[in-house]
Amino acid sequence: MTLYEVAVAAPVDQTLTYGHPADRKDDISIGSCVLVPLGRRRVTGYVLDASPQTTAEQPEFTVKPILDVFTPAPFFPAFLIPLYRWISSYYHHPLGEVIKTALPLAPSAKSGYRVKVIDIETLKLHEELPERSRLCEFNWFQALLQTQELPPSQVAKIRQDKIQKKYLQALIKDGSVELVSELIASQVKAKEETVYTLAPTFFENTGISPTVELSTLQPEDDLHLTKIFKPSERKTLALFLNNFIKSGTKPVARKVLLTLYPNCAKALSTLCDEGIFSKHNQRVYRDPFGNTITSAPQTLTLTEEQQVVLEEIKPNIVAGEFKPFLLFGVTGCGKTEVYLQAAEAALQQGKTALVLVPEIALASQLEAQFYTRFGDQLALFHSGLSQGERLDQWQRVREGSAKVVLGARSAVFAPMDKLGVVIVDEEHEPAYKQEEGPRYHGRDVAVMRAKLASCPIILGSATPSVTSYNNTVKGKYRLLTITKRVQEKPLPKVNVIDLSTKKRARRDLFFSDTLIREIGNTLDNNQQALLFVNRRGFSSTMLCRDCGHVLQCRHCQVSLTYHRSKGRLLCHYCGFTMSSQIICPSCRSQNIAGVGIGAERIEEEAKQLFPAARVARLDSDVAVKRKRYLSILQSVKNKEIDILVGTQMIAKGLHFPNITLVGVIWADAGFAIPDYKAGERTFSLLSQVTGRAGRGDHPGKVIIQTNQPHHYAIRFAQAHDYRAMYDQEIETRSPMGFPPFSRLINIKFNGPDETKVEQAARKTSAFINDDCKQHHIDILGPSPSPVGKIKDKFRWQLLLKSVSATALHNVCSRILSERGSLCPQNVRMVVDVDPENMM
DNA sequence: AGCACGCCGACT
DNA sequence: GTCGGCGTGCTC
Repeated sequence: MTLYEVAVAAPVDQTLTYGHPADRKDDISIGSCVLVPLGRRRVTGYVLDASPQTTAEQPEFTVKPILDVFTPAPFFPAFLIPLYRWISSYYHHPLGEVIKTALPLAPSAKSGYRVKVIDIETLKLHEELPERSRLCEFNWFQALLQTQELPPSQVAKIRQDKIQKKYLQALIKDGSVELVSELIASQVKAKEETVYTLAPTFFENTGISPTVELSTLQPEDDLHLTKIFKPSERKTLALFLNNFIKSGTKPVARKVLLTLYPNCAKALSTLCDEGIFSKHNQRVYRDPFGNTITSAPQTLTLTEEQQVVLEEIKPNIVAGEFKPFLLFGVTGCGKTEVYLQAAEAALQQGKTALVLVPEIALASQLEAQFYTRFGDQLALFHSGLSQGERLDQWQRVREGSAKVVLGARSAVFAPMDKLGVVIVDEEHEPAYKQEEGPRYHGRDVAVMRAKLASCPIILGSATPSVTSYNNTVKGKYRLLTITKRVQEKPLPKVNVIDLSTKKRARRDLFFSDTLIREIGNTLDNNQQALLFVNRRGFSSTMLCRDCGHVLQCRHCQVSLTYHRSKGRLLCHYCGFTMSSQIICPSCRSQNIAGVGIGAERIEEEAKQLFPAARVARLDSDVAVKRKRYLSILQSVKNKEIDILVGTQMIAKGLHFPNITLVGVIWADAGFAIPDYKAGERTFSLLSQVTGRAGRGDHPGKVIIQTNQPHHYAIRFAQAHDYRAMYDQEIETRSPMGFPPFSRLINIKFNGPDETKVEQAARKTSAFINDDCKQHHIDILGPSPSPVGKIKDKFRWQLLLKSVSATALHNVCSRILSERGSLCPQNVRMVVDVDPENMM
């Protein structure tokens, strides 16, 4: 018999061994998703290995058989299994859960339970028993008497209610009913559109050559068709040809034809039957603004620097050798073209390419550029896809019909074989770090994937992370630099305004006189301005003017933000809201005022200052829907907006030539975060925002307002001097021994009981204390997390720091193996390897 | 994560 | 003496 190594989708640390199902002949292939028994439950399992059972050695546990196979063919490719295993061990997360997050959906199924009556006589007796008379009050019990069984959905409901669950258990205990587990598979259908194109027989029948004459074909042409068609069919054919020719002979969607001519369904099917059309299913791509992309692929001529960079990388693509490159190039230097051509080089070798971008950048032009270049060979993964669409993309990649994958973090798990090159754009972005479940870093996983697949990886950024840049200094990565912008456009001039000394005509506003003047000039020139604010809402804190009390969320240790558009106070951590008409909970005063900047307020002030200007705001409040987000971008593009106010969301990847002024309202927001990366983050954010100005023919101008004009992050952002910022960071981090001079693992504890959380943190700290001393690991803490409570859960943390990654991982494994005794059940322990965010 | 086993307090 | 609270540990 065959034994299978299976990772189960449950927090189980080891993989488990299962046997072959009795009623099945053929082997189950590696990469299959299966249903396995786990204790009393049934869970999804992932088949990682198969081996014949050795008669010599019998395992000491009872091997249970696999119950069912969800996927007829292997679902995930076997070559990704080493990557899954690496993530599981490096990030200290159960393998089964890693695989679950790596797959496009859970192709599964929890087990559901059906109730079946075994002994109807005892069940009937229950009605008469006085202590169980309440049973009869439940509808499900009546139904049980009638139908002798209950569906899984109903059982799930019953089990949610404590009292009803008790009664159900009693029935099971005395043997009158039985729980039967049942598979509830999630129904996922790939979403496709029906399209029509000209059938091969059409060309035979008409004598028209598909290559030569089609482009000159007119819809009203006499097509020399052998059969005389009805008017409706002629009309349908003409409509089709119209669209077909207009789109450059791309298949026409049924939906489009039906909209133009609602009654054409019959005619369409006739035309198919007559061999004029052929019908098939296809995904129809649109650009970020919802327009169908028609432009033809074009390869730009490269600048000399771009050329040099590509020549460095190409040999590794051809030879199939792992090599990490850090592509350091200023904004607007044409990194995208390098990516496109690197991917093309991979395709020429019969290989594939994987391109990762931060989620938000996907809505930008990048998506359109890749589609224009690679067309149907491109697969796209972003959070806007439905489960079905995601599965659809996954299968296209799996089959090999999509050879270039463009996507956010989780696209690093795309199942492409023969990987030729991996590209991580904006590699410094903290968004690459997954902050729940397996807390992997998309960039680092990408590096490991390239290593396992033996191909080069390009990490691109205008402001590389200090860690990555340091890797080039250490010789771990190869540094490639592009210093010149395309067409040698100058970088925008950056003007830093000291808010604490500069006089302001309007003390009540956040706009300095310079900023007001510059916005005025910009508007006069018919150009657009972008104002960047770090926070959502109207004002970031609500302060009692009488006693100084700051209003906090009831469930989190954070101050509430006032959102004027909603007329409410909002917690940005848990979503709690309350009326803004309140009295101070501490002194009952009514004199409560909002202080601190928010995007809403800046929008308000901009409207006040420039009543004639068209002002819009773009932040996550406005952009809850991708559609709305895109429509605002579209209006900026169409010059229907003069001033765009926004948060982080507008800092990345927007390419609008008519924006000539960028204003940073208050650059200091990031400094308040107690994190060794605060300076680095502020620098890259300012650099990115700065890069939005002057992308067209007119030179750009940037105004940064700050209270700390001498802070290095601001000074070096002003000077566009990445290297100086890097040197400064190295100088400050070296004596402190922070990364890149060490590695960090953050052990986090959370739970509803504050003292228990604290105790668990202290106990864990004591448990590893000697070990850490011996292996040169610093323990920082235990201490309450910077945000001490979120969603009614108190939070403590223990930060481990060491030069030796191995030592850190060993200690971590020791902690996790003792998790049970260190943490009571209502305290959760979370391990965060290479934490990106300490909050 | 579930789910069971097991060991202590408050009730019939 | 039982019922049920939740602390501890296992799942092939």
